[in-house]
Amino acid sequence: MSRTWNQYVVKQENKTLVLTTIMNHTPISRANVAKITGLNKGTVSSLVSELIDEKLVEESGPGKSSGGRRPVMLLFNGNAGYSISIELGVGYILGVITDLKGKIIEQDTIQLQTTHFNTIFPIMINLIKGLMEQVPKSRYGVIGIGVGVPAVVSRDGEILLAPNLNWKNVELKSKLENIFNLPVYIENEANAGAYGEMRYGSSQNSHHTIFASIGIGIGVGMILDGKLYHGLNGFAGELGHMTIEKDGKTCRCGNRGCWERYASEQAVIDEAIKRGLVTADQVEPFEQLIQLANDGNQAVIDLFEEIATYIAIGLTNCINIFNPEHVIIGNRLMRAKEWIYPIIESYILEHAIGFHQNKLKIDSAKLGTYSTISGMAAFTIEGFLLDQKRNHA
Amino acid sequence: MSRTWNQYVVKQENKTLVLTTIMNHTPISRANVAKITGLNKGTVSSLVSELIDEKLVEESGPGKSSGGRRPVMLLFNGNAGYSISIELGVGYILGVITDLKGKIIEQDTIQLQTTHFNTIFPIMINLIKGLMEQVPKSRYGVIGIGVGVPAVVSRDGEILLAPNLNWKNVELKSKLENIFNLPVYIENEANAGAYGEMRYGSSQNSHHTIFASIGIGIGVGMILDGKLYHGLNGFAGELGHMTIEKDGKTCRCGNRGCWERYASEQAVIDEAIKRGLVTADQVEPFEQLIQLANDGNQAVIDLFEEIATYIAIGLTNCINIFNPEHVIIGNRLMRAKEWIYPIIESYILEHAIGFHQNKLKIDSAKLGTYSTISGMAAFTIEGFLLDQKRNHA
DNA sequence: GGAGTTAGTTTAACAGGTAGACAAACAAAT
DNA sequence: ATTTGTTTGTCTACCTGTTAAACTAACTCC
Repeated sequence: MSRTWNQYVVKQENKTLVLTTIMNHTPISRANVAKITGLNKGTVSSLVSELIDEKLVEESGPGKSSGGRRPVMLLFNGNAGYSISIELGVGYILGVITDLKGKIIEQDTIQLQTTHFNTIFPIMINLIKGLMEQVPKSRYGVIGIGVGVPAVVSRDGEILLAPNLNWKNVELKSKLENIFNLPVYIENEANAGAYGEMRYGSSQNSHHTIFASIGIGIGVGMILDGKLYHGLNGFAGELGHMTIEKDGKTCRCGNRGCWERYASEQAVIDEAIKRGLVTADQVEPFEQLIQLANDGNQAVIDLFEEIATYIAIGLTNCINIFNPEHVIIGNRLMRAKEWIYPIIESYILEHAIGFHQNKLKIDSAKLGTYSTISGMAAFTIEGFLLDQKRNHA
Repeated sequence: MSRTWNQYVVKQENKTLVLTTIMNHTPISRANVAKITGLNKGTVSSLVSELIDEKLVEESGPGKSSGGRRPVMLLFNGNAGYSISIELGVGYILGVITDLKGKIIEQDTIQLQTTHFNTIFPIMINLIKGLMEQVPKSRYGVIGIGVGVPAVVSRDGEILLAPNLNWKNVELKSKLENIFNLPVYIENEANAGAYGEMRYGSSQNSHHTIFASIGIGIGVGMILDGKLYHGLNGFAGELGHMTIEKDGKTCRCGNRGCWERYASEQAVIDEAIKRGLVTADQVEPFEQLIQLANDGNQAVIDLFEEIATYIAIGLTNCINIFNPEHVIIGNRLMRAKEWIYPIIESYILEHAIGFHQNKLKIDSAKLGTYSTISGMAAFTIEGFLLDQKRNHA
C-alpha cells in the first residue's frame, strides 16, 4: 500500500536512472549522463562503476573531445543475458531468443493443426528447450520466458479465457515456472504488441498509444500515460466486442453488432464466401483474397474497402475515447494494407472529434509480425532489470 | 523528463506519506502512523512536529490506552485553508467553499439565461468574490480556485471546445489567475465528477472507475490505475460521440450514430416531442416527463426504458473496453433512475464480457449533483498540498 | 506497588548525495 | 613549443535524513 522512502530507495532509483540513460543514449560519457540526469558527477561515477561490475554496462574506448579531455564512452551491454519469448497463435507457435536490447538472435516457428492445450503444451516446452540450448554463454544466462497469447490474462498470469483456442482457466505461468524455474511473463497478444511497438517500434516516446491487433478477431492494447492498461483483472481491451451496430450481427460473445463481426479477418472471409469470391473449403481464404485483389479483382477490392470503413468506425471510437497520440494497426489484416489503409485514414480524418487539434499519427505496425514477440521480450527484460534493481542493493 | 532522487526528495515523500496516512486514518497516533507507513518512530515524530508547525495537523487529547501509555491522537486540520470551487453548467453557475477535507461550508447558485462568455464571465467573477468574503480566517486562507466546465480542456487550462456553451479557445485559467492571483484549476465536468466520486463518493478505494455524466450530452470521466485519464491533449472521454449505430442519427459532431443521440437528456426530449408526450415549447420538458412517469404514464415509462437500453449499450462498451471495478452514472438523467436503472443493470449483466469474473459495481453518483464540484475541490486541495510539499522542504 | 506494555523522544551511527577541489588529457591560440 | 582554457572523471569533506536502540513517560493489570 504505502511506500516508505529511504537512502536505499534513493540509490536504487538513481542507479536505474543512470542505467536507462545509458540505454537510451548509448554510447554516452559519464559527464553527459550527469548532465542529463541532473546527478552529481561523483554519484554517476560510483553508480557506473557498480553497473560495470554487474556487467550491465561496459566501457568502449575514448570518444571525441569537444575541446578538453576525451570522454570514456559507456555502452549498455546487451549480451549480459538473453530472454526467450514465445508467441502462441492460432495455428502456430513462434519462439525467439533476444538479447537485452530486444534484438532477435535466433527464431523458430512450429505450425499447429490443433488448439488442444494438452497437445500444444508439450510442443511449446520442447520449443523453449530447443531455444535454451542455443542461448550464448553470458553472465546472467536466460533471464526469463515471456509468452504472448490471444487471451484474457489475469494479473497473476492465468489464462482466463482464450476463445480462439478454446482455453479457459489455464495456469500457464505457474506451470512454466515449475518446469523451467525462471521468471515467466504471460500477456495478451495485443497488449504485448502495443508494448513492443512502444519500446522498439513506431510509437517510441509516445505515451498514448492504441494498438489494434486485427486478425481473426480484434484485440486492442492500450498504452495510457506511458503504461500498459490492464483494467481491474485483465479484461480491458476487449474492443472487438464493442457494439457499433445496435441489433447488428450476432456474435459468439452473446452480444450483437460487435466490431469484430464487421472488421476482422473472419468478417472478410465470411463476407467473401457469402459473395462467392472464395469457396468455403479454401485452405487459406484470406491469402487467396489478397492474391485476387493484387490481380485487380474489383469485387474483392470493394470488399476490402467496405471492411476498411468498419475498421475506421471502431478506430474513430477509440480516438474519441482515448485521445491517443498514436494509433497502430497490426496483425494479419494489414496484409491488405494497400486497399484498406487509405480508406481508414480519410474516414478518421473526417469523423474523429477535434482531429485538427490532435497531433494524431496513424500507422501500421513497424515491427510487422514481430510486435507481440518483441513486446514479450521487453516485459521479460524489464522484469529482469527490475529484479536486479531490487536484489542488487 | 528524468527525476533525480536525494535525501530531500525522500523527506518530501515521507512527509506526504505521513500526512496522507493521518488524513485517511484520522484520528491516529504517531505510533500507529509508524506501523502503517513502515517508517521509524523517530522519523514519524519529527515529521509530525513539522506538520503541526505548518498547521496541517493538530493534536487532539489522549486516546484510549491499549495496555500502556495513552497515545496522543493526531487530526488532519481541515481548517488550515479553504478552497473555492465553481461548476459552470448550461443555465447555471454553482459555487461553493470547502474546507481541506472537501466539506462544503457555503454555497451559492446563480441561474443563467445565456451562454455568452462575455456575460457569464463577470457573473462568475462576482460569485467568486462573494464567496471569498465568506471564507473563514485561517492560516492559508483561500488556497485556490477550481472550475468544472462542460468542455474539452487542455492540459494548461484552456477551454478548447464547449459545444453546449458555444465556447471555443477560452483561456479561462490564465484569465482567472490574473484576476485573483491564486492557483486555478480548470477541468472537464465529467472528469471532475469521476474524481469527486473517487475521493469523497461511492468509488473510494476503486482504482478503475468509469463515471458517465449523462445530461444534455454525455461525457465520461475515467479513473484508470488510480489516475484521472486525459489523453494526449484533453480530448479523452468523448464517449458521447462513440458510434453505436453505423449510419444512425446524424450528430452535430459531423458523425452518425453517436451514443448521446440515443441516450442523453436531449435524446429523451427529442423523442418525447416526436411522440407527442410533451410539446416543444415546454420550459422544463425533462422535469415534465419525470412528473408524468411518476403519475404512471406508461408511454413515458416506455420511453425511459428504451433510452435505458441505449445507455446500457454504451456502458457495456465501456466495460468491455476498460474492465472497470466501478461504473458510476451521474448527472441529470439519473433523476429518472427509478425507471432506467433496473434496465441498465440487467442489460449489462447479460451482455458485458466475462461479467461473472469481474467484481463490477454499478452505481448512481453518491454525491448526486455535487460530484463535479467536489472533484474540483479535490483538485484544488491536492494541488495546494503538492505545493506545500515542494516549497516547504 | 511492582511487572509488563505501549507511546513518544533522543542519541549516535550510517548511508548516500552534493559541492568543490583536483589531476589528467586535450584543443586552440600565441 | 608553450600557454591558456576546457572538459572529464575521481576524490574528499560535509550535510541531510533515516534507522536502531536506548531512554523517559504513562498507563494497565494483577
